[in-house]
Amino acid sequence: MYRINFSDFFSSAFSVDCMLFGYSQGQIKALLIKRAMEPYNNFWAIPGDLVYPDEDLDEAANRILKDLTGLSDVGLHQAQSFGHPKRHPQGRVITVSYFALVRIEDFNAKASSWADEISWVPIHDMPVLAFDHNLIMSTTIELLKQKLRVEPICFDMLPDRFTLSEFQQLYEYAFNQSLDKANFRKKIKHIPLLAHDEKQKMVKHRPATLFSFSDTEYLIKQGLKDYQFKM
Amino acid sequence: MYRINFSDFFSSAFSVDCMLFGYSQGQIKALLIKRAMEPYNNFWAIPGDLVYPDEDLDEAANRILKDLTGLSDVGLHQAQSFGHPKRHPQGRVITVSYFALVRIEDFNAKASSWADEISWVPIHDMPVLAFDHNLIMSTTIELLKQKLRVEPICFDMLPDRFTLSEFQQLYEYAFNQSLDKANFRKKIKHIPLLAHDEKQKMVKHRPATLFSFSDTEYLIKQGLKDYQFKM
DNA sequence: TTAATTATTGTATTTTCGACAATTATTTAA
DNA sequence: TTAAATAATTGTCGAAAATACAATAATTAA
Repeated sequence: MYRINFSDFFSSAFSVDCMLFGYSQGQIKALLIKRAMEPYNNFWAIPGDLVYPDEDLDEAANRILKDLTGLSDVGLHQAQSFGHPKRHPQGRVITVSYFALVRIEDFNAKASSWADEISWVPIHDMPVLAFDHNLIMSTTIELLKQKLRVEPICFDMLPDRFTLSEFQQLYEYAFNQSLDKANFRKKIKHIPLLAHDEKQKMVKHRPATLFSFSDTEYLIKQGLKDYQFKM
Repeated sequence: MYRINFSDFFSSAFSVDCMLFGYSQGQIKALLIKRAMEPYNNFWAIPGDLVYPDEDLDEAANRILKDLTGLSDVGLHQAQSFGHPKRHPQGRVITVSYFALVRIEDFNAKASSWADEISWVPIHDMPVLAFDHNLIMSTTIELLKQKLRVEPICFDMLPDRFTLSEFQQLYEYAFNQSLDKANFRKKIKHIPLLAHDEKQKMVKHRPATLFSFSDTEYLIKQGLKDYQFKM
């Protein structure tokens, strides 16, 4: 066991990578930025930044999210940390990955100071990314899928009002398997959804009823002994 | 948005906290060490150490585990990272928590260089701990419980050969609810357990059959479309 | 008016869950 | 030797959930 000076330890940096996931056109997509500087110039990457010396991790993640999208008060989920000594060419940087779920239609992400270009990429069609971002991405996607099974977070990606088919297709895409319509509807009976009078429009077939997720009713259910969201 | 020098970021340290969980006398317990130095002298704490400059996070966690217990090749699970700027009195230290499951009877943890004293403490009876370790502990216990529901990791805590009642009691303790014996046995029918001819000994009642978990059969099942361990 | 398309509901069978009862194997005390 | 105590193990039955598949309803487009 070797001895090093205590102060030698204080020579690393932390970053936060902040993945955004959304749902459009039947696909779950992640927001990527195209890097406009070395290293990995022109590679697609996960948005992220170094953590300021007096900032908590969650705070940093929120700041990045705000800069990137203008959004605040979005539920952030911490995923995992990655610390391979060589993962960043410019020094020891450990990164903590977070993800948040957003409605893609609801805002215009600004490339701004971040990058030339941004893009929503289907999670099942990831290109080669900068740094170790493919590892971070795939690990985080797995975690997202786990959470989709036990927490009602999919509603953060769906429009405020959605049809049951949209809801179903989100799960079909996430888990890459088709589901029986009738059985899906039975399975979700326990989820507190509000049916609206308003119907789907502009479709060339029977219009579907629009639903929203009821946070308040969900909170009540959660209080009940052994209620557990399950998909 | 303020500007700071790039090199100013490289002034933090990171540590790994490595929780050990085990099962004995019907309780899930965590290994704690009693600190023998300031800060928090004489407080109970989670074993942990700073990560060396050229070490990966998992490597550091394994090193700590090895130093502490002599064990290697133990499955380590990364839990969460904690980074409040003031969480460590001596500087900015971000910590990544890991946990591993062990058979308490199988080894003698050595206090050694670490601390005067170590102790296995039931997870439902945590004392006040050093630093923000109560937060880390409770967060990690929640994660452990989540994993107990969807991965067959409990067998890393149980003896190599165990009775179905021991198995059941582990879950009863973890989730703090009693379960019906007959129904528990139906629920676990899908788990690949091997029954041994050997029976429980030294008990003053009908001796129970001893079982072990079959890793190989489990791996095969995992390959099958939509098999999912579920408790 | 009809075809096309998707939404929505229904039915019947099988599987699992939950509460509880019955039977079995072993030790200890009488 | 036998009965009591104790926990292991198995069985039953109705309720609830999952699965496969069929039938009906509401729109638009031709």
